[in-house]
Amino acid sequence: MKKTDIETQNLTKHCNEDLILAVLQDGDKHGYQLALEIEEKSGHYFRFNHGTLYPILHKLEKDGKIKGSWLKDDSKRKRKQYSLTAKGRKYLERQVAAWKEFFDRFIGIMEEIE
Amino acid sequence: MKKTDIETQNLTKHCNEDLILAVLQDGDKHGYQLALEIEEKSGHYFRFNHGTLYPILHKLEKDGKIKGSWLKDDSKRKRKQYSLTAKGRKYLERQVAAWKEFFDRFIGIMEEIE
DNA sequence: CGTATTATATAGATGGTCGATATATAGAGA
DNA sequence: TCTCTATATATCGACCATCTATATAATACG
Repeated sequence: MKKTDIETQNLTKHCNEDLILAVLQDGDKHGYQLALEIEEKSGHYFRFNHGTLYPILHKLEKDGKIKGSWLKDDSKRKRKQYSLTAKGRKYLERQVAAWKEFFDRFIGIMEEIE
Repeated sequence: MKKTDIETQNLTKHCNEDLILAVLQDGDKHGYQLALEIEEKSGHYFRFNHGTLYPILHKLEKDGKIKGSWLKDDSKRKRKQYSLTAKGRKYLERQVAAWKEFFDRFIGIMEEIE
């Protein structure tokens, strides 16, 4: 169970982290925007409450998977813009493969194929 | 996020519960056997430690999704055999569909399709 | 006869999520 | 102008699920 970053443990955590990284693929975004976009893109299926969102962002930044910088547009309200790092991008690639393997094995058992 | 029993929250919990229910589809089993079978069927991908396994079994029984009965074979050591109830079977069917929806939406965002 | 395996069970520690709360700015409407 | 809502970030305490460790006991094997 240590083959990938996805474990039967902490699925939710990895799911949340990976969704955030994925949405950062097509451009830098700030936290609030990330949450809205994930909700919209998934047809309101996935939803972040901000009590969960911000600690995850801080963790991802600490891990070096994203990089945040405060915007000082004067005109705008304070925002922290996040961008995917090279490390985060590579990690995300591996995760997509890992999630697919997870689901193949999971559905394999759920549907009694074999 | 309340549409199905699968939520972005508690994914692991649902995953664990559903794997157990799934393996009970093809016959009654006891706890220890269930864990071994899930591990084997998944090529050692999924693994239960018994500190997690037994509380889940008790919960599923309390929920009425499985039914346990102690075997008193005399010859055998004490075992609690579990069988899937009608309620559990219906629940499992719904969950397979729910997991597929979950994964479709999830991979949709992960791969930036749309 | 002792050790490993089978088998079930619980307790304490850990850690992640949820809901509530705090703070502050921008824009809409009265 | 004043208030309410939406935007935007952040933290804290309560809750709950999992993990590790521990307890118990019977059977199989050497």
